[in-house]
Order: sequence, then C-alpha cells, then structure tokens
Amino acid sequence: MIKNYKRHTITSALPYANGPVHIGHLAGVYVPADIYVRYLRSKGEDVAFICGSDEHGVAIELRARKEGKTPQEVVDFYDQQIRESFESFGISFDIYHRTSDQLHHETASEFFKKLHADGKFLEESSEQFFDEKEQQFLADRYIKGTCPVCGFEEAYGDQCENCGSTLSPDELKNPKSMLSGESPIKKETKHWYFPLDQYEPWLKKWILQDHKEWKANVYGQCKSWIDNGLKPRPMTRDLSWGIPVPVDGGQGKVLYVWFDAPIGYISATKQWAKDVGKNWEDYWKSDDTRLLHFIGKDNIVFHCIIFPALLQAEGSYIVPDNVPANEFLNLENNKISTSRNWAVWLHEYLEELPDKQDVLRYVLTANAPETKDNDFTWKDFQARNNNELVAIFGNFVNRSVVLTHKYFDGKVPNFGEVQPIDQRVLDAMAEIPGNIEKSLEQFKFREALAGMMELARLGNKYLADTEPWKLIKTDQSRVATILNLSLQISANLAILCEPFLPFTSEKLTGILNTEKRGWKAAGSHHLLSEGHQINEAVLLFDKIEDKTVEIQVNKLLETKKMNEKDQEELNLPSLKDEINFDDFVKMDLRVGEIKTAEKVEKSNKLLKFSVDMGQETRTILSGIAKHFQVEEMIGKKVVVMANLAPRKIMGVESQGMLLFAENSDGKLVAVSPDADAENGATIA
RNA sequence: CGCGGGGUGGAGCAGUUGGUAGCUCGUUGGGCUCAUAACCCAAAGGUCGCAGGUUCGAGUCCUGCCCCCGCUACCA
Repeated sequence: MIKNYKRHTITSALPYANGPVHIGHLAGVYVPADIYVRYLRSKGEDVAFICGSDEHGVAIELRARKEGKTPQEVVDFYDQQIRESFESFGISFDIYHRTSDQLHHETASEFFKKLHADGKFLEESSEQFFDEKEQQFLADRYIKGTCPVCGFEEAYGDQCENCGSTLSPDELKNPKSMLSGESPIKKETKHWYFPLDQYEPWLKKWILQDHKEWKANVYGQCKSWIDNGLKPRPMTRDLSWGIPVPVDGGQGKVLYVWFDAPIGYISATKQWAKDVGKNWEDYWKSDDTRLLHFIGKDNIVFHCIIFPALLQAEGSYIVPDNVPANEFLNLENNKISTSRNWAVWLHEYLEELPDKQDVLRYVLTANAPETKDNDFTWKDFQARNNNELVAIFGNFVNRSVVLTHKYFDGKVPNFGEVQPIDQRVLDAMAEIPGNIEKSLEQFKFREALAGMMELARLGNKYLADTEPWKLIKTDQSRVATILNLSLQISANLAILCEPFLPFTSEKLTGILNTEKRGWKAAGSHHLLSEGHQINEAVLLFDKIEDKTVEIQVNKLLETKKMNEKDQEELNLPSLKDEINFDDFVKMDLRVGEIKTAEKVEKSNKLLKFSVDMGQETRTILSGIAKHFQVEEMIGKKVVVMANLAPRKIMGVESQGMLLFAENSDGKLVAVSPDADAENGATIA
C-alpha cells in the first residue's frame, strides 16, 4: 500500500502573518506535523519539513491601513513573533520561509507565467463593484445592501443572513461598500481564471478512486466538491499588496493569495535546498518523493483540489500523497477567535509557563481534534500533566533511576536469568514500537501517544509486581535484573517519546547518560550496557498546582471581559446628528402593553403584536422573531413610538414602533417600563 | 430539504464484514511504600443525539428529525 519512498516533503499550513499563533494552530497542524517529521527523521528518512509565513492578502492590507503602518511592517512583526514561538516549541522546520521574500515572488511569478504561456488560464472581463473613495474593488463580502428575497437591509454581497439566500452582489438593492459606506460603482476589470472543471476527471480518479485511505473528513469534503461540479476560479485580484500579475494587462492586480500561498511551499524548499546544498527539484518533481500537507479543515479544498490541479496543470510536479487535515480545537467551550482574543497565545504561554512546552505538546496531542472538534480546558491540561506525565511517565523513570542509585551506585546492574514476568515485559516492549508506528503511519497521533504511554504504564506495573524494594533484602541478583530491565524501558521511552516530547527525550537521555538513539533501536533491551554509569535523577515533569491553572483561567476571563468591553465601545454606533428640543418633543413615546403576539407568515423575522395603549389598541410589526419567543412577549410592558407614520409591511399596516436596545453582540433587549407604568402614559 | 465532519458512562476517545458496549483519565473501596501523597488491584457508572424501520439479533444497515462545527466576514 505504502510505496517505498526515497524522501518526504512535508508541509504545514503557512500561518497568516497578521497575528500571533495560538494553541489551535499547534494542535491542528504543527504538533502533528512535527511528530510525524521527527518520527521519520528518527528512522533515518530523508525529510524536508517546510513552512513559512503567508504574508499577502486583503486582510493584511486592511490591518496595515487601520494601524497606520505599511503591510510590510505588519508582516515583519508577526513573522518574527510566529517564528520564535514555533522554535521555542521545538517545531523542527527545516526552513521557515516567507511569501514576501524575493525568491517566492519569482517562483510564484514563474509558475503563473508558465501556466499562462501554456494556455491554462481563461481570461475574462467583468463588471465589478468598485469603491471610489477607497480606490478599491470590493470582494462580495465587503458589500452590503437590501436582500431582494426578504427585504433584509443588512444582506451581504454573497449571502443574506436573514433568509439564507445565496446572492451575488448584483442582486442587492442599494449596495453599499463596507469600507467607506459609499455606494460603489461598477467598473470593468479583467481576471485570469483557472478552469478547475477541466480537471474534474483527473481529480475524480486521483482522489475518489486512488486515495480512499484519506481521512473521512478530507475525503468527504473532496467528494462533495467534485460531485457538486467544479467551476473556473479567478487566480488574480484587484489589490495592491501581493505579487503583481506578471503578464500583459496585469497592472494593478496581484495573484490570489490561494494561488501564491501553496507555491510558498515550493519557494521555501528552494531556499532550503540552496542553503544546505541540495536539489530542490528532488523534493517536488520526483516520483519517489512523498508529499504530505498538514493543514486544518478550513484549508481542505485548497490543498486537495485547487493546488493539486494547479500542480497537475503545470505538468512537472508531483501531487500530495495524503492531506491529513484536522478539525478545530475549542478553548474552554468557545471557538478560538483571534478577533475576540479568545485564545492561548504561544508567546504568552512560553512566558507564563516556562519550560512546559512538552506538557502542552502532550495535552494537545492526547486531545487532538483528529475526527471532530475538541475542547481545550486548563483543568484537563492540569489533570493530564499531573496524572499522566508526572504520575506515570515521570514517576516511572524516577523510580528506576533512584533505585539504581540506591542499590547499585548508579551503575546499570547485570541482567540475570529471565523469569516469565520479565519475558512478558520484554515481549510487550518489543511490540510497542511497531504499534506506535502503525498509528503514526495512519496519522492517528492520539493513539500513537497512548502507545508510548503504555510502555511507561507497563514499567510501573512491572515494578509494583516484582517489588524490588522488598527483594533487595533477600535476592540482590534478582533486583539487578529487574532494575536493568526498568532502565532498558526508560531508554526505550527516550526513543519513543522523542517525536512527541523532544525536550523530555533530551532530558531523559541526559539522565541515562547515553547518546540519542534512532527509532530502529527501539524495542531492544540492550540499549544500556551493564556497568554503565547513569546520572542523578532529575524530575522530568513537575506537578502543576491549582493556583497556576487558576491564574490562566482568570486571565482568560479577564481578557475576555476586557475585550468584550473594547468590542462594545468599538461597536457602539457613533452618536447621530444633534437635534434640538423641538425635534425631541415631536416624538410621542408611550407605554404600551403587549396583549397578543404572533408570527407573520412567510417571514422569519417579523412578529405581529397588538399593543394596549390605554385609549386604543394598536397593531405593530417588529422584526425581532430571531430574538424573542412569541410567548415571552405577551404581557410585557414596552415603549412605543406612537406618532410614527403607519407603514405597510408584508401587507399588514404597522401603527408605531417598539423600542429595543441592541447589544454589541447584536442581541436585542426590550426597553421595558416598570409594571406600574400605566398603558398609554407618555414618556418625556 | 445546500454539502461535508461529528454527536458512545463525569471528561477524552475505540468500536473491524450487525452477535452479550471497550480503553485512558476522573470517582469509590482496598493494597503497597522504591517513587513527585506518586504506584498497583478492584468496583460503581452508559435507554450508544431523538423517533421509526429491516433482522432471530443494531452503536454498527435503512428512513425522518434535532444539536455542534466547517465550507461562509482578517480563524489551523
């Protein structure tokens, strides 16, 4: 099934350089990729582990504008920060490159030119919305207007949030630019389209037939895309920040980020090959190279459909053998969000929990979102550290080493006669590396990690069963055998844990006073020779106290609260134009009581109320069905704008308006007078 | 009726071609004392999202529905 590959090119998603990286990035992409790479290297395989910053795209341009910086300044800052975070966590890239680099610009341009020269693109002109004030073409999502289907006024250019209709910007009534708020104009623009539909037969065979072993989430997503019919996709954009379109007519346009970013893998490989004196083409154009992309689930279509099709179109490249995409990690029950600052940032973790990189690597692997979204909690973090790393792994090693010093002056004692219980341990020890390998080859990192821990658990049980601390009084040579074997287990752990816990592996190797061994040595009980002097025990892991974890939880809550506040301030609309007293008294606000409430047919937003206003009862429509249940409204006192001109909505006349407060999260709250306010009472 | 992934004891996960529901952690009880009050043993704990259906028998197959997440706003 698995071909005999000569070398491996392993990429991990390029982080977008407009913010720091957090535990979600680590859990979904970089830790699994690093585990796999370290495992391959440990086996002596030829590996190129590639990554870098993705530094183009509309978001960076907007951010730079907002912060009053140049896009280059923005990406320089985050590139540096991201780079340092990865390095500190032991993510062992062979190269961490950047897409703003000259070499990348050249590589991407060449790639584009080649496809262009070979006639692989379609050129098409169309009218696009253009914001004159900002001098910018507008992506669908940056246009707002009235939905032609339901009349919702805040519909986006691609979809109406209210009725769910899929739209195109042309269908919107009163389109407005979200950048300037102005009405955009139509302007003609030309773009280069990549006709994905032409690659459908090839994709069908390549993925649906030949790669049934891909993870269910990946395979399913691809199948869905292919089955739904592929369409040409524009590979260029009307922006200024990015790689200029390198062909005639491309002035003022740049390559689409999703065209240029994956090529970043190639340019990074080029740079690396140059640095270490290798031939980059071996890693991208040779059939005996295995290409793997580690990504998150949001990137599946780009890495499984678009990029491979581009590579195929170019003609000289290999395509990925597998794309082990993970799902997402949540944090304390909420989606991780950069904009809402709901995250554990790596650079902060490193400062606040120093020397605990392996703990996080462990927790994120044990709880990796391999088949579905998972949740990271600090409580779980603490439990896994204390109950698994400290209690099982660290404790076993410590016991073995301390006993060896106590009874044999820190020299590896002689291995004597093998008893049945020893044999069972030897057998299990010999079997475990193969099991871990099998799991790793299927990208089941949770399972692989559990396999490694099984060996530590086995060690503890072995000591408990043989009780050398009792035997020492009667049978020293038996104790020698037991401790020899315990130390051999520890030496095995040093090898097997290296992909997962590289810092721990190094520490353990130091305690055992040996050289670092490769994966192929694992399973043996001759890793330490008799009489070999080992070093004093140092603790591999420390307990994490409640207080430490509490600080993190509180910090998270604090940050969240603060950000919510900021967000609220940001989101509070600026005050409307000042009005004079005469304008104010024109408004007739009154207390009303809701008598009946019902949904308006064919509208999913409108509720129809009859409101007791003292002298009269009015019919009032309100677009709040998403926020309130019909039942909870009945009997409620509300504030009514009583002299608003009546208006027909969905065929029913609405005689006034109910007042609501809108929170920053968009939730509506009724503005309710106390129950003893009389119906019809005026408000001033 | 968009499409895809997921919904299994308190938490995280396995469950192969349908045949008495398993693992790790936690909990409770016991044992041990070499070890970071760590370790070892045992027990309790599940209407397998809901409702139907096929079958001698369904977590596993079929139908319908519900919930979470992604595709779908600077988020891997």
